Amino acid sequence: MSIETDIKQKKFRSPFQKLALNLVYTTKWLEYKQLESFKEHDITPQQYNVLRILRGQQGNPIKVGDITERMLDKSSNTSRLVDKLLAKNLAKRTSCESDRRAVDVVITEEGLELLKVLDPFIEDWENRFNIISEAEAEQISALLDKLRENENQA
Amino acid sequence: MSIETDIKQKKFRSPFQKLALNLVYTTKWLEYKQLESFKEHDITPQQYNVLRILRGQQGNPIKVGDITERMLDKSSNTSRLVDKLLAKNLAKRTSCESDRRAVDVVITEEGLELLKVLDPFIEDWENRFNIISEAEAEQISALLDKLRENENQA
DNA sequence: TGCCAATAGATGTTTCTACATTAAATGTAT
DNA sequence: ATACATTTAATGTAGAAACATCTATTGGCA
Repeated sequence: MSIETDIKQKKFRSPFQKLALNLVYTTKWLEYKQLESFKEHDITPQQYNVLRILRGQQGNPIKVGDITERMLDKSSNTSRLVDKLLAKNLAKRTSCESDRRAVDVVITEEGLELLKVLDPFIEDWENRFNIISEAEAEQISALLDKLRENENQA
Repeated sequence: MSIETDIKQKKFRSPFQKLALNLVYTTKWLEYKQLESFKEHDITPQQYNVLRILRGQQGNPIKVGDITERMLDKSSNTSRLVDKLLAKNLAKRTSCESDRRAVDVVITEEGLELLKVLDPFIEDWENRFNIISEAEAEQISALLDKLRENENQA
């Protein structure tokens, strides 16, 4: 359905306003859909994001601050997210020896297993995007990158 | 900056995964930027969304449920959002005579004035999107609409 | 009419977010 | 070496979101 129909707005100030609204609307839609898979496994999108970052480390520990840097939502309180993962035995936390302020985090075997269970659901959602071509997906990605470029403009 | 650099991930499973991550990341970025303008006027993005819907009514009352339908984030608790707007004297609420379960909401003069103050900030953000062409913006919008189409697919 | 399901919105509760503050460890300049 | 700013993470707190439940009203139908 077109964004016009979905939010029942016929006119937009410009194609840019329409795009801004469509970005927010489509992302909420995507997050809501993925949330359904996450809920079944008692995990939040943010916790999932952390788990994926931990897995990406391939066994190497990563500091809390470095996790934050890689997150999609950098305003998250990573410290508390890691707490939640610890409580569920999905991650381990050890204090870093070279810098005792820092904390090293690694994913547990149980965390890896949970990701294995979730992977097909997420991949399924991503694959539904193949209603557009790979080239189109790449093109949108490139344009989104461009949109964020002029962050510090006037 | 490219999404690869921003979230420090070099490889993606597919252009579709990259697009999904980029959508979430770019939308968070946009929301965060707009939040700065909202905060100064003691309003949340959701409250702003409601105010814009009310203004779009051009004086006609709208029911709480119909507001929800038009919102970008339909999982919001519109009842409480309207409470907040009432408390700030930005909206008025009267019970609907034809259906006493329903509630009619209209924007106040003060609400309209707040929107007038906020408009330039939001427009400024939308206009920064003109780093891409209008045609490109329309094209992305169309592709986003397409992505949401296969919602009920296998 | 009387009964029951459906609808509209309000409210309760738990969890999460945003933001500020705190505490400990480190780096740096004198 | 000491003092002070900086960094790193944890914690406190108010408010918001997510989700379920409740209340009032309406609609349908036996």
